[in-house]
Amino acid sequence: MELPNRKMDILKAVIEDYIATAVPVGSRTIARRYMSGLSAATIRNEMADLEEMGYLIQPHTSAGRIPTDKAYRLYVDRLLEIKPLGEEQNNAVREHFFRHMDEMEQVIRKTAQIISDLTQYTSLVLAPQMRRTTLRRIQLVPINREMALVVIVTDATVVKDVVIRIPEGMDNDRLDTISRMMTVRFAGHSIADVDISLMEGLERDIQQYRRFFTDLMNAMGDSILQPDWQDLVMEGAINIFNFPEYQDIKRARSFLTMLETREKLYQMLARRTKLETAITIGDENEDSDLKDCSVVTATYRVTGRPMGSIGVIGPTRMEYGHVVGVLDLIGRNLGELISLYIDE
Amino acid sequence: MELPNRKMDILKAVIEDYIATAVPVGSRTIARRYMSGLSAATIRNEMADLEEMGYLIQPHTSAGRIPTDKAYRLYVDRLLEIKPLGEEQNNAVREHFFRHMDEMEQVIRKTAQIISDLTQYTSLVLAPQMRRTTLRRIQLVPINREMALVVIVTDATVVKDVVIRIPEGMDNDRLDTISRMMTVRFAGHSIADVDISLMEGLERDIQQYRRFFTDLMNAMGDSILQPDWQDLVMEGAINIFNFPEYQDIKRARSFLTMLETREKLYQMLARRTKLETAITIGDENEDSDLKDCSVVTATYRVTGRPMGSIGVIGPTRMEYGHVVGVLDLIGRNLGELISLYIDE
DNA sequence: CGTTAGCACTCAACGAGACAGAGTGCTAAC
DNA sequence: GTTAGCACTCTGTCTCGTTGAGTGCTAACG
Repeated sequence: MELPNRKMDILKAVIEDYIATAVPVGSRTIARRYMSGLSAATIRNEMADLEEMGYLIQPHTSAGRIPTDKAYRLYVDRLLEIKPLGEEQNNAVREHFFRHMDEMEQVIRKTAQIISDLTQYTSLVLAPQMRRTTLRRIQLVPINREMALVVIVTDATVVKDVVIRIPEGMDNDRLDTISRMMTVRFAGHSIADVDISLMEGLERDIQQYRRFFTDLMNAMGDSILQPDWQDLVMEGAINIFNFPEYQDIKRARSFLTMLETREKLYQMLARRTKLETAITIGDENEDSDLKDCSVVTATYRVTGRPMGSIGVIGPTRMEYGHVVGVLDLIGRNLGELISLYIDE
Repeated sequence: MELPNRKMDILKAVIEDYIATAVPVGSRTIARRYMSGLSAATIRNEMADLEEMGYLIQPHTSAGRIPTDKAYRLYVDRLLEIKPLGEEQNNAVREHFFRHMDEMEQVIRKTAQIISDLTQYTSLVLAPQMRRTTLRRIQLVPINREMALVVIVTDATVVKDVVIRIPEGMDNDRLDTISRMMTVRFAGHSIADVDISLMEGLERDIQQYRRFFTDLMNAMGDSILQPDWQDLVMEGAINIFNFPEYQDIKRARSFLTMLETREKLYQMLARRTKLETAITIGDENEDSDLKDCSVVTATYRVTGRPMGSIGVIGPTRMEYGHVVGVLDLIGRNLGELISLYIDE
């Protein structure tokens, strides 16, 4: 199953030429531009072999060849050279990152923008996953006589707030007391552990406000644990118009429609949060809508733990080396920035 | 400048047929489908007049006619019949609205979805404008030793939070005291009034933490008063592909690109918040990117005061009557829902 | 035996020309 | 004032030939 060197070189040349031009590449082009030692006829023979082996196909007779998903897979596994970014781009990224970034939401959005700027593909950024954080503090802030805001502070400073109805006659001091009490009880626990059982031993209060506390637990659990696809940010969707293979209105449309079902994208990214970098090419994607796209994702880590994913989505003809380089750089910066929010 | 009745009828027929079909409409069509008493030739003469008057144009000789922006303007001003929604749709809307809507952000997003579902155009929803609300409470919630979260509660329950750096050695009790103090000082004021001058008379504290307080004011001012285009939610952008006039890839692209510059859209909606309903057609739009689109917006009111806008954006060939009906219904429901968050 | 030159063949892309269909403007008659 | 008739114009579509890129095959070469 090992490919001879020369075939490998030719395949690489075809792939890279096709990535650069989106035009089926013929034997002449390869002979002239990449393998000057050989004639077109020789390349032709090799290409016929590669076609038989499933690495290349012809869109029609008498056209050049284009790589198959299988070829991209081989390319990514064996031939890929990760392209680190230049010094000045590196600095530009850091500049962007450590200026004007106070709110987490803004950080996420800006990150997505930078990725799509640098790669020219559609970027995806998954905000830090709450279920991986631990609680630090809970504060009930009264809004009016009937409602309060539950502010949840975690060790990643990712704050969520939920509105909750409060029982009649509960005053501000009481809310404060409850806040303090809950903070003591919950601090250090994972958010996934939040449960009424943690309230054991506070029988007096629970008796009186049992209903309120269960509401509270549910609200916290719901709003934070639920697959929350608002945590997914996307930028540069319309970059797709830059690619000749999406000049066809039907393809462009189906691509953009696919992007609109954010639940699926969210789940894809969430599932990949453990993987360092993951590349899926065309048919390898579980979702059939993605079958002529490639997805590249990377994890970012906060104080060592994987907290979320970043990624791009684009045509299978993707500049994998460059994308992996960008995601690597951005992932490290993002992790670092979020870590700044944390002290421990 | 008054149009004779028959011309008016013909113009109306042309507009409505064109809105329905997107195909230039000829004299035969009108004679057959709308004005059975007259022959095509007569209609032709009238249409020639209407063309001369600037209400119709021919895309080319020997094509039918299409309405100009001026015609749509006349139509909207004089001929428009607002189409109220049917009973069951009305109920469906209320159903949607008063189920599963706890968080403001969710309300806004869902509203946008409903509008784009009902109209099949791209919807825009502007969240309640902070600068129109008054402050109710301010609470500083410590996050870690260096930072705190400023939670701002307004009378529209629209809560914003900002992260701020706190001076060394400031403990939780102190933050609580400051929160209480600021609440007393600021409650009832418009958020636009927040200023260090409101802190007069607290010289002791200010002396000690002057820097902190100015930071705090700035942070609040910045994050809330700034044209915050995150308050703008959009749904159904890809609906544009449903319209034959956007089958052309270049037009579709430029439309979607225009939607991506959210600042402009934000400002357009913000500017219209005072107007009950506003319709701008084609060239009437200030932004040249919108020159072959129409924008319809409506205000929603919370306890009587206009708080934000909702709207749709689509081709000038828009079903104005239907859109106005939908926006009216949704606007009232949205206002009502938000009012529920308020007690006074 | 691998490599190369030559050649016939295939197919998409492009442009020209023909044609049908829709719609108009004009004129003359009702 | 309205209508029928007719010549005219323009678009969209279809067909057909041409061009050019690229292939596969065969035979010759080192």
